[in-house]
Amino acid sequence: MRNKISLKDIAKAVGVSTALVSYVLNNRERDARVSPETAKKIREAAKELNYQPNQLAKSLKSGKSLAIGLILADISNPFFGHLARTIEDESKKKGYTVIVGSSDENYKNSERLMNTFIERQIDGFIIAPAEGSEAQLKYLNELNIPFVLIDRYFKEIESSYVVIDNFRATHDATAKLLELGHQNVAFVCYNNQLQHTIDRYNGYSKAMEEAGKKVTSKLLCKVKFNNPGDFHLKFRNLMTKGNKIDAVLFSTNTLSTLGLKTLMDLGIKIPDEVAVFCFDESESYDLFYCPVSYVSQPLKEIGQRAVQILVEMIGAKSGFHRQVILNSELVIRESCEKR
Amino acid sequence: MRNKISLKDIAKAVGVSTALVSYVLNNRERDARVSPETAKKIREAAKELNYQPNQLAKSLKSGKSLAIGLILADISNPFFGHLARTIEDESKKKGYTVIVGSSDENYKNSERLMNTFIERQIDGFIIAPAEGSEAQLKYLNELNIPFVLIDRYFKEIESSYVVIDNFRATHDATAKLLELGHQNVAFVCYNNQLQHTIDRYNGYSKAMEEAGKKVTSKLLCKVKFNNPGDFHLKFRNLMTKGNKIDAVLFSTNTLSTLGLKTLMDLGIKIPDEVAVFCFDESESYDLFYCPVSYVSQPLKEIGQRAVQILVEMIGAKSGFHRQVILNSELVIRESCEKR
DNA sequence: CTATACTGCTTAAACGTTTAAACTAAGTAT
DNA sequence: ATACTTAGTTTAAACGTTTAAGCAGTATAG
Repeated sequence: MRNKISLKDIAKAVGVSTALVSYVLNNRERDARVSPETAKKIREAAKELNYQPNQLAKSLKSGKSLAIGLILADISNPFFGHLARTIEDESKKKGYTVIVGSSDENYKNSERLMNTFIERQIDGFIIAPAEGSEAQLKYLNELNIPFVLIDRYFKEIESSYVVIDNFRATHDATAKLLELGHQNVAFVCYNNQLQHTIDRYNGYSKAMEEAGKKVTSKLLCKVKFNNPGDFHLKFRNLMTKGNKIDAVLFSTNTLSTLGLKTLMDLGIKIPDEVAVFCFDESESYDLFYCPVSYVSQPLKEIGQRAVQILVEMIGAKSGFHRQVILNSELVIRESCEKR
Repeated sequence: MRNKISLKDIAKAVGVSTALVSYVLNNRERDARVSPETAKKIREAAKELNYQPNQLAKSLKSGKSLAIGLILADISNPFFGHLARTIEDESKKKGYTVIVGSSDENYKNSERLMNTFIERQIDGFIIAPAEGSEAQLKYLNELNIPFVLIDRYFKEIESSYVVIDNFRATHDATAKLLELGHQNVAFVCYNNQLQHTIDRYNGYSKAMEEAGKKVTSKLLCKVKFNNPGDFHLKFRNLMTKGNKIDAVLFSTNTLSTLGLKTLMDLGIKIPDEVAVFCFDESESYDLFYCPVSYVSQPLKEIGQRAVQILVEMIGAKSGFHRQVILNSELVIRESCEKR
């Protein structure tokens, strides 16, 4: 059986009240005018007995848990893994512990996670929301639980968020492909209604328009989420049905990896037969035969800003929201060259 | 400000004591012989007020937090990301919440994490331990805090663990390479003292011995952890100094990816010039020009078994340990062919 | 030598739960 | 009429903390 040592045990060992022990171990001995000898004895006993404070009891008393709930869309996706790490690092600096959960892009899961975390009295959330989470977020707002969205946000939900300028990201990537002389630039995205999906599509579409190009269905590939079968079917169709596509822009990291793999399987040479622009960095690209161009998100900054904002919100008397839109960067390499 | 509803608020609203509310909301109304009407009123008020129980207070009372601390060696490594996901899933089934932390292969970090988690009264740990964590694990044993090691274990520490048969994994992979006719099979590993590193080396070495081959320094590449510079230096040396190496076995997933990339950069053709056997599955392999052979670990089973054992240990009156050694599988593809 | 201040400590209530025990009012058995 | 049972509820203590308030005893000031 676990041998939990409480203030009471120390108090008994030293022969004082628990109050004194508490003051000393919180370094508030001056407030309580504890004599140096007593303080010393208390500290020694605490060390001797391997005392570890019960954070639960502290939180219960203070109403603050010093914990942040992080709800990722998918913990097994390295994009979110890296994000989680920056968030943990920054939280640690601010004295917060992070409790991580993964919704696996399912809003039911995320609802369950939220409730679990609320029951555990987390002080606030950082959330990469799944599609359909709007109601839950409104609920958080009703309960006045501070949260910061990352990677994705909802136009109709009042909230803090830290995202990149998705419109600009795909706009610039598309413009780059066009500038390099590619004629038929295709766009591959998910067919969901998440704002970042829409923004990314709009960026592509605007850049095409600016270049005087029409976006036809022959250039678009909208695939179902979490459904490689659907992807393969539609993307193969796109690439093999004589659409004369000479460049492809993938709008997420999962689509990028799937796409590169399919192109390789189809024996389509990059960049000789088709140019490719990907979204997000990935270690996988290192093993691809051709150096891959991609939109690079400032992961570290996203994590840091999200934590900073959340901590501010937690500390604030009255509610406020802060929206941060960061810039991404185009990493241009061989895969988008015109041959 | 957050508007937390407690049993007291419900009690006041309905006009009963908190005790009744507690009984009803825990579905123990029969024990307390609560009248159906009162029960109904209480439930309605609870719903009305958006009551969410305070798990902290419950835990304080019960001494059980129903939380598991998961300490990963590196959360941004997809291998651990996938493992985390299976552990979360299985824990959820058992009614436990998982608190994740990443030690980043640094035992100082893992010590800090452990203390944070202990303070939060987690009921037990699942740990992929960093090198040098022995003292901490002994400490956990002293405190009688149950824990299960995964992926790695220490011979000199009494503990539960779930690992694969690392000796057999590299032994069989090496034997396969030799069986295919490769003559000079090189082995790439980290130069740490973790048991799985040693086991994997021994497996390789034994298979070589069985084939009547000597393991010379010309076949070995032991590199520093978290140090790509050291890797590149030593691995390039190995491959380019006329050592006649015709097959390489990488002993971890990070080494595998680094290795494939380096071979590609060096323009060494796989499998024509050198055969390759990797460790662990990786999405990166999908983008490699040649289908990669690898040792496949049963991630899902590792996670499930670890949780099952931990939950048993938590529930047990007296301490016990359970060791599980699972088998891995060889996935044989083109990269290890003899040309 | 009385009032006041300081030193070093203890007391007790509170945070949100749980739960054994006690209590009241009514019903039933003898 | 008395004792016992049962139903429906409350009381109060406890979990491990924090912290305002209180209480001796000694020291200092006027």
